[in-house]
Amino acid sequence: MMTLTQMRYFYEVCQWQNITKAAEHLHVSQPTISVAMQTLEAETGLNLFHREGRKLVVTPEGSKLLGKVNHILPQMDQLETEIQDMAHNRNHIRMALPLQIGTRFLPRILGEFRLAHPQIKLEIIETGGISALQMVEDEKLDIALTNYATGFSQKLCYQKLYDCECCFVTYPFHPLAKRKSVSFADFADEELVMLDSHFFIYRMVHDLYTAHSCKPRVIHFSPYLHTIKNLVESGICSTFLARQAVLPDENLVAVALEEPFYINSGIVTKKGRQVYEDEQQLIDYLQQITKDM
Amino acid sequence: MMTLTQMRYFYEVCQWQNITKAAEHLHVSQPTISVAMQTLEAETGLNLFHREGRKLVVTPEGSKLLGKVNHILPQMDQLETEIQDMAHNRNHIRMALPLQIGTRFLPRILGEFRLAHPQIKLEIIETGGISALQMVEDEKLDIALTNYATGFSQKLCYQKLYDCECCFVTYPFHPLAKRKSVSFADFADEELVMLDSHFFIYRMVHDLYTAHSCKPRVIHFSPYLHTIKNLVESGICSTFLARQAVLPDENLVAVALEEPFYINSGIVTKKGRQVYEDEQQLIDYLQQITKDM
DNA sequence: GTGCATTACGCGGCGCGTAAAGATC
DNA sequence: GATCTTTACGCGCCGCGTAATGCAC
Repeated sequence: MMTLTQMRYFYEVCQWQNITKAAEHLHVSQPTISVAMQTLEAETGLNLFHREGRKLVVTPEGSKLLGKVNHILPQMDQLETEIQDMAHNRNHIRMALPLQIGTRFLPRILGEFRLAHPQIKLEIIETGGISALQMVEDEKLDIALTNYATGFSQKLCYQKLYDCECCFVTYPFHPLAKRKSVSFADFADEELVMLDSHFFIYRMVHDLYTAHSCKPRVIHFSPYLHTIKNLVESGICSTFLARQAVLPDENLVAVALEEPFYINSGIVTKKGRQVYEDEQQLIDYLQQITKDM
Repeated sequence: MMTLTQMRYFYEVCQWQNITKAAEHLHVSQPTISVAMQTLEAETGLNLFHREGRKLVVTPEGSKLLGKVNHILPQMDQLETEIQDMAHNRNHIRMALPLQIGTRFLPRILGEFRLAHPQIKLEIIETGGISALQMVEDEKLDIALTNYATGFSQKLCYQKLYDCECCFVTYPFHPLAKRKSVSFADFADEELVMLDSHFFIYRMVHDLYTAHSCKPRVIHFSPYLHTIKNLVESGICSTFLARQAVLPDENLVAVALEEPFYINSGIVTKKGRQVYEDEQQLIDYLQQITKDM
């Protein structure tokens, strides 16, 4: 079987009618070409060259072969560049954004980043962390910027961006609203509305209560952050959220926990998958803007 | 650089959407394909496959690449077969025939052999052994069927066919014509006409006389066998020729030498050159017909 | 458990470079 | 002797197979 290397070598030797020149041009040693051409002749069973003194002349059948090679090599080169292009310009990225702090990222990503990289088509899915991870694993998504528990799946790659402090969030006239911080005993019996089990925050809260051998009094689960906030603002109950999820202009109070807990937030990709250049740019951007947070 | 093997593997895997099947079809082990595809993905920087459970699905960019591969692979296959054809059907053979016994071979080659292999175009050059060898070395000829001295050139391949007995050849009414054999003393002083120094016979005769510390009395050198025979038939002088060179219907007498010497006759090709199938057929034919001689 | 894919590991071959020899002008 | 090619030889890498492990149904 004639290899591509043989073809390239053969091509150059034919061009120069000189092995030394060909070797220099190919950045390999002269004997390499010499033996390669001998091997090629042996393998094809053709007399490709005619040695006259120390001059190499291509035989008729040599140039016939050269013709074919001249046809195939450019196609191979084109293939290479097309592969490069495909790998470098995969300008459609499907990304999950965390519901809680998505509101902070979303304007910057859709504004600043999109302006800087107009060729990149961003498809953003807002969903709970658990399902986001599942979608990345199923390759329904390219990237998830989300909360995660390390080791959720062996098939994922976790790249931490920041820690999310989890707070007790309530309405301004709640007894605990004025407190600087609250202990577990303070809020243990509070009625709660919680993001449902597709979200990491519920897992953490659940685990926290379990550690204290009791259960949270959740009166409602919702997959909608807006619903959660609405219920809390209405003074019906409280909740737990990441500090960043509570915006300044909202009628909510985020109170620190005396035993604080954190959710890892970061970029999750599927292990083994190629990270395309455009994806990498997005990741770099996210890393940069989270530095300031 | 994407190799041809990678392309073939990739193609098969895409066809079957299954590594095991592809491996069987390619007659390699399963892990071979598995790692090859991983390497391919890493090298191209593309996600070619999407693993769903134990099923392999080609991604959109995978099938894009497959498209290119589907275009190149058939060309490569065609190239291979064309190389095969070129090597097997090089139906133009340039061959030198020995002047002295060419007359015996020529009718059979141009008759019998040409009939049996009508596709082979034979170009036959009649010339002296020395120049024939030189022409083979210079690749002006493909084959020389000729007399030779082994080791004439390092660049030639010698394949012995038979020995040529050299005889003292004279006219019927010459004093030595009736002898069964002649010694060196018998013919040492004879006047001779000789094939010139392009022919091996002269070399041998020259060496014979030198061994006896004398010189042959050559009154004329000629490159034409016809001239030699003509002069001898005219009763002007004698010569030395291979026994086969003297035909029965000629008015010549070939007398054996008491100290006989022989010239190797055989097939000479250039070392390192490919021997094409058609050439091999001719060689086989020559070997066969010389067995009977 | 069965079928498929992946990982681990050792072997062999091949392409390469260096160095030396050979050939041609 | 200068230039170019070929031969000799040793090394490192890569593709391969076997065997073991991992996963999914």
